[in-house]
Amino acid sequence: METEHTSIWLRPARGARGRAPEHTRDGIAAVGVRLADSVGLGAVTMRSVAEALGGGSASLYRYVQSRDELVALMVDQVNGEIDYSVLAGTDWLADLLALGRQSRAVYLRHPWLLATPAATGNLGPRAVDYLEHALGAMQDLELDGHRKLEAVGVFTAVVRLLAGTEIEQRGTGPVDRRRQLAAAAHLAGLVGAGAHPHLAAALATPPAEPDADQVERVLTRVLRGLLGT
Amino acid sequence: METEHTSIWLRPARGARGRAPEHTRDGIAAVGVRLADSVGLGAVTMRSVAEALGGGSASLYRYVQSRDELVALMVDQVNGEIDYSVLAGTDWLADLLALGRQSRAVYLRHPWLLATPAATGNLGPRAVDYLEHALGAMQDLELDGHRKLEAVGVFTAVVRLLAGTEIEQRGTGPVDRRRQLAAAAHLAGLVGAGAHPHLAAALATPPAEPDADQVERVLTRVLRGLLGT
DNA sequence: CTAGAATAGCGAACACTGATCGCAATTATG
DNA sequence: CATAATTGCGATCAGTGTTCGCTATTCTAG
Repeated sequence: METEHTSIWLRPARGARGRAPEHTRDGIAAVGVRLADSVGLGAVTMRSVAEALGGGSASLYRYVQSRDELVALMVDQVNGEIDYSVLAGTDWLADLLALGRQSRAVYLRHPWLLATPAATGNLGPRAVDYLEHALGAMQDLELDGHRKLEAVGVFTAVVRLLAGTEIEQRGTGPVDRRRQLAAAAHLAGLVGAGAHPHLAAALATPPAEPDADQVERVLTRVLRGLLGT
Repeated sequence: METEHTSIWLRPARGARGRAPEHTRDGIAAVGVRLADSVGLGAVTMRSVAEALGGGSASLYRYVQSRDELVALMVDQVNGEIDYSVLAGTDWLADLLALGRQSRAVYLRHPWLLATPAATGNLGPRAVDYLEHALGAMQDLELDGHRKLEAVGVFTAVVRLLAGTEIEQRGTGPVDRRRQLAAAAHLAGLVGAGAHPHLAAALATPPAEPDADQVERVLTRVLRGLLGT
């Protein structure tokens, strides 16, 4: 009977005795990330990852209890791409915006992150680092701890949302174009039918190009409202 | 060669000639929703839904091109649970909060919504209705259309986030409890190690119970920041 | 140094999944 | 009525996550 470790972050990476493992968690995650970046998250199967590692698919289960855990490793890995040395520590808003800017870049580099469950609990070590630095940026604000945690949650949710719409519009593949045209046709039909006047009005003004500046603009307003001042 | 309808919302529900279909889209969606509510989204398979409808799984593909489309039908179906008659139309913030409150209720009734991709484009008719009413609530605000659309996006993202954390903490099953304990142990370990002082500080204050009031509080601040005043 | 125990790698298989094909039954249209 | 379009569906396919049992390796205890 084994001790059941629910989370991969609490389970030791390797056993104390016995043969040494041939791979590391980071190495496995890196392979998964590379695959997802190039062919999509759907192509990240136990077999494909194992083959890229030069082994059998059953061996992967020595490192990971399920495919979901593998994806969790991948998510935490890309969370490690953020550089905290750019944070000046003098202006909380500037630091949070710097974090948001980098976070957006991570999403654009790894669009499959959007297909990943936005977990708030059971964060990996690198996600915890991110949280720590986000809280650090707000250290001079006189707010309750849970209010700050709340703010970080909203912050990351907004970044995720904006990156998502940006990625949707940026898709240049034939499938993406088809989808965009279909959506446009759908909305045009609805607006033309006249049953949705407010939507028609909102769509009348040309939409702003989504970019890093939009992210900063929205984040600034949201954070000011949320944190006061 | 058929005309390829990318979106299910642009495809006619039934052909003009030939035998009449035995089911409706809404009926199929209802079966899926019932299944997902009781056994989870993972239990919504083509076979299980078809069996609940009293037919073969291949027949489902006469209504739906893929499982994802089936899920899209389900999502749009629960979007129909929102009652817009409660909107007074006199105070934009009050109306938006009323929408948020109902939206939260929908999430709590159908937790599997969180496992669903948060699509911004290609909305179903009921999602479009929601959007229309949200925009209607803001009709007296003098803002660009795309700014209002932006606000609705952030709005729904925040509701989704808060409902998600609420559902995570509310889970009472043995598996959920295990997960919660594991997460708590993980954080305790990190805090004890001393490498995350800001996180430790934030966790020192007891977290506020997530509920409908929290949603309104956060939404109010976010919307005030986003829409000005 | 040796015996035993714990661990890693993995071929083969299992249960299931989404999806397709071709045919028979049904129904509106010309 | 004949034709063409459409539906229902049994059978089947390729592919998935995961498990089992075995062998090979490597650390620890004596």
